[in-house]
Amino acid sequence: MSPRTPLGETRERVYCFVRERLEQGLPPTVREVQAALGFRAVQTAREHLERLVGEGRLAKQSGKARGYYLPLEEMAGPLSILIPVLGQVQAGALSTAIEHIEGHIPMRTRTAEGIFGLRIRGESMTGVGIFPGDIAVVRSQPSAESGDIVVALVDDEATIKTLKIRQERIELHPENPHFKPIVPFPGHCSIIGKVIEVRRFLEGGLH
Amino acid sequence: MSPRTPLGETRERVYCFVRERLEQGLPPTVREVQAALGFRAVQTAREHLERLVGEGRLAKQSGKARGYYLPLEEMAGPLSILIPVLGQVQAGALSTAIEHIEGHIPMRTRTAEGIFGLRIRGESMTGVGIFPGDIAVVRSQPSAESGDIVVALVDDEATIKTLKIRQERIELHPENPHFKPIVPFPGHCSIIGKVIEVRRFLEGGLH
DNA sequence: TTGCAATAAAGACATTTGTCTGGTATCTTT
DNA sequence: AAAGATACCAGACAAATGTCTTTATTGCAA
Repeated sequence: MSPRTPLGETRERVYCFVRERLEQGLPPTVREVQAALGFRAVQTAREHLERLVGEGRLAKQSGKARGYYLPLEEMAGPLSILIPVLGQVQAGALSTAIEHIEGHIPMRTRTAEGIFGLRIRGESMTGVGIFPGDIAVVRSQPSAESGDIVVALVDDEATIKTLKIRQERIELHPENPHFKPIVPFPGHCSIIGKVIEVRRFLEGGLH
Repeated sequence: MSPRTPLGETRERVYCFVRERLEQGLPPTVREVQAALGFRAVQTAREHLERLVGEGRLAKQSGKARGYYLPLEEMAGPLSILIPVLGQVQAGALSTAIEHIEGHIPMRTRTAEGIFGLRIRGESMTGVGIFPGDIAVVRSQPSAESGDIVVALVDDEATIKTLKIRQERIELHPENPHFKPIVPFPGHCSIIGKVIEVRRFLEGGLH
């Protein structure tokens, strides 16, 4: 048997090792702790880990693989998640556009359900500060209010315009005097969603 | 048997789920993917994961529990973290402005070191699509190149302008014909940082 | 001394989890 | 129609991993 190390010195090393691994993204297994600290028994590593849990310095998900984590970070929870950014969107429903994912951007939301990014093409909305290359963050919804900036599918082509609801029809207004409003026939236009945010990357790309 | 989902739609959801879990620090097990996506067979989840590995979108540590991770150098650490958004910034260094944090927004970066958001006031940059209420994402740096959009401190007042470097002096140009360029005396102006991204929330606030 | 707590070890067991084999249904291609 | 590809399911096996039991050594305190 190895001589006992005085104080909580070994436990401190165990704690530091777990912390490092957690910061790297992959929590260690008990046996990885054992190997890293040079124990000849799994149980030795386990005892240190359990004691750290008892002291409140670590937390654990009992029984699960790699179940040790930092208790403080639990409070944070899922703060933001990645939503996909679609590039080319045209011809057909959006469901087919999922193949053309450019990348992902983080959003401050609990669920990515129905939220996606859309790369802007064309200059029809420069009047409200939406430029080519910008990314519009869109929440899927089948209708919107007059004045909302929406993504609409007109004759199998996705476009971003300001929605105006008149009697008996809707209009899609560009925000650029060089472009003309679109007055689609009923049935030839469907609202995909509403633009809730615009992002512009002045340096680098999505990442 | 459940009806088959067309296209790579399901696989895309698998990918997003794994990414989310990786950001939270604990990679999912195959069975957790199965449960999250609602598969009735483990193998279904596994096939999607293995295909994502084959496509190079994921990587794996074969045989190990929770062995899926993101390829490239992205794998280590969180993918996006929250950066503070400062509201009123004037009179004095930015270090004192930390007390006026409006909120936090997620950024696709490894370290929040020196990155912060700044609420835009005034219309001096509307020409390049930066409007009042927008949030400029700023990376702190003491200098910048001509043409960069920078945050500068002129006479104890923070302002966002386009930087022009002439011989022997610098100029801060607004992007709005109604405003005049600022030609500060040397020493009365310091570059705080560079604007690397602009965000506009069309609905709700920061959250 | 005796007793007790802490550290460590060895082996075994139980659960979790990755992996495999085979099968069904739908769609596309030949 | 036949063949292939894709998506999915069912069940089982094996490796990885968490957990338990028992034992040994050392230091400290009553």
